[in-house]
Formats: sequence, C-alpha cells, structure tokens
Amino acid sequence: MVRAPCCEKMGLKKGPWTPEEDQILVSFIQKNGHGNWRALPKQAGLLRCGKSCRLRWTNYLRPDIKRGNFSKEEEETIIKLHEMLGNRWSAIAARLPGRTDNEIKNVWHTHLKKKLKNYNYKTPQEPKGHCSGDSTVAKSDSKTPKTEPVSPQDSCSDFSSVTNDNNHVLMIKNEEMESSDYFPQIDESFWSEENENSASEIHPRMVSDEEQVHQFQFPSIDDGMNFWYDLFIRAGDLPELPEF
DNA sequence: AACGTTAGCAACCGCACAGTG
DNA sequence: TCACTGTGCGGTTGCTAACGT
Repeated sequence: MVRAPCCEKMGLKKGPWTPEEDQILVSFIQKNGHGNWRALPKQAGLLRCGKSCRLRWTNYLRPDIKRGNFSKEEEETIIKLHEMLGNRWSAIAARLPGRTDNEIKNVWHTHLKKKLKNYNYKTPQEPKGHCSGDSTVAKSDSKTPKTEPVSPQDSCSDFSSVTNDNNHVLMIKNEEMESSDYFPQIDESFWSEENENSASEIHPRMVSDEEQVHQFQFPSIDDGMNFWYDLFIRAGDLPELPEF
C-alpha cells in the first residue's frame, strides 16, 4: 500500500489553523457537507490535507462540540468508561455528547491520570495477572474487537473481577457485570484534593500496595469488561450507562 | 525582569480497517 | 484475491501560557 505524500511534500500547510481557514472550512461544509475529505480542501480552496480538515472539523469546528471545562459528572463518566474500555477514546467520546475523543484523551492525560495516580489507581494499561496474552491495551489490541471477536470460551472471559467496598476482590460472571451494583463508586472526597489518603474507600481499584499484590493474582476487571464491550460492539450498540 | 520549567491543548503521525473495483 | 483509497483511531509531538525561581 502506497502512503499518500504528507502535507508538507504536497506544499500544503501544517500547524495551527487561522480563523480564516476555519471560516472557509465551516462555510464549505455547511454548504456542501463533507462527503470526501481528501477532495474537500481542494474544493474549498484550502491549502490543507483532508486529514487535517477532518481533524479540525471533528475536534473543533463541529457545531455540536461542547467547549469548556469538564464537569465532575463528565470526569466520573470518563473514569468509569476508561475502567471498562481502556484507551478506546472514541468509544468513550461516544458516551459523552459534545466531547471529542481528542479532548477526552487530553483530559485523561493531563488531569484524571494524575489525579488517579495519587490514589494508586491501576490503569488498564498496566500489566495484569495470570491471563497471559490477553493484554487489552497494546495498539494492535485496541483494534481487535473489529477483527478478532473475543470468544466467550476464552479463559478469563467468563468472569470478571471487581473489588467491592471492602476491597475484597469478587469474581463475577460477565452477564452480571451489567448490573450497576458492580460499577465503582466515586464519592465526593475523590474530587477534593485534601482527601488523597482515603483512596481505598473511594474507588474500588484504588487500593493499597498490599492489596494490590493481592489483587494482582486475579484477572483485571477490564478483561471481563472488554469481552462485555466487545459483545455490544458486535451487537452494534453500547449499553446504557448505569446511574451513578 | 529574565529565565527555566511545567501543564494544557491543538494538531500531526502512522497504523489498521472497510469499502471498492 | 489483490491493490488501492478513504477514513477512523490512538499515540505522540510541539506550541504557548502560566507558574516558579
């Protein structure tokens, strides 16, 4: 497969968009839509590659984009969805109207990851227990649902582990994972900087070092959640998020 | 005031998939 | 089946404003 020449080689512009370019792109799309991103910049008279136009539109110019700070509720949702889905930013974004995958990714890396680190939170990216070869985070893996449906027969797929309010790891059959009872609870104290020591009381995955050792022997929650998510992906829909 | 460092964000890069001929 | 194109996605980079010394 021959890769298309990059923008620079084509004499196309890179870097920050000017208000004029934004204006051109917006008015063109409003008039003509964006059927073909590659052809769009030429038709619109922009010295940009189609990819750049698409990114600018989807991440910034789209009329339904919600700008501004993330609410506490949105941050909670991101945390919970990340717990379930890992770095599937687009899937997470799909559950947050008006937010883009890029924005969510940025928020995760700049705010939430840091915040959760203070709680000793183990992200799905980190190595997990005994389920070898089931890493759900490698780049290629993030795409696996599309080509390699997870088999319910796979070891570790039938059950998921969650940690309950008392930090006891529970093994739960995947179909039961749909119950909101198994979703982590995040209370007010998580959002205040002062209470950083009571992590284990706040988030089921935020456990002490000692408990982490214990937890490490069990398959991670996202092993099961990935299967769960894959099922819905294949079914063409995602479940409604539980109330929290 | 000047400089260095850090944080936040927009944009780019490259891979992989889906669709088409 | 293969070659190719268009698009989507996640990871990464680089710019800049804010902050600290």
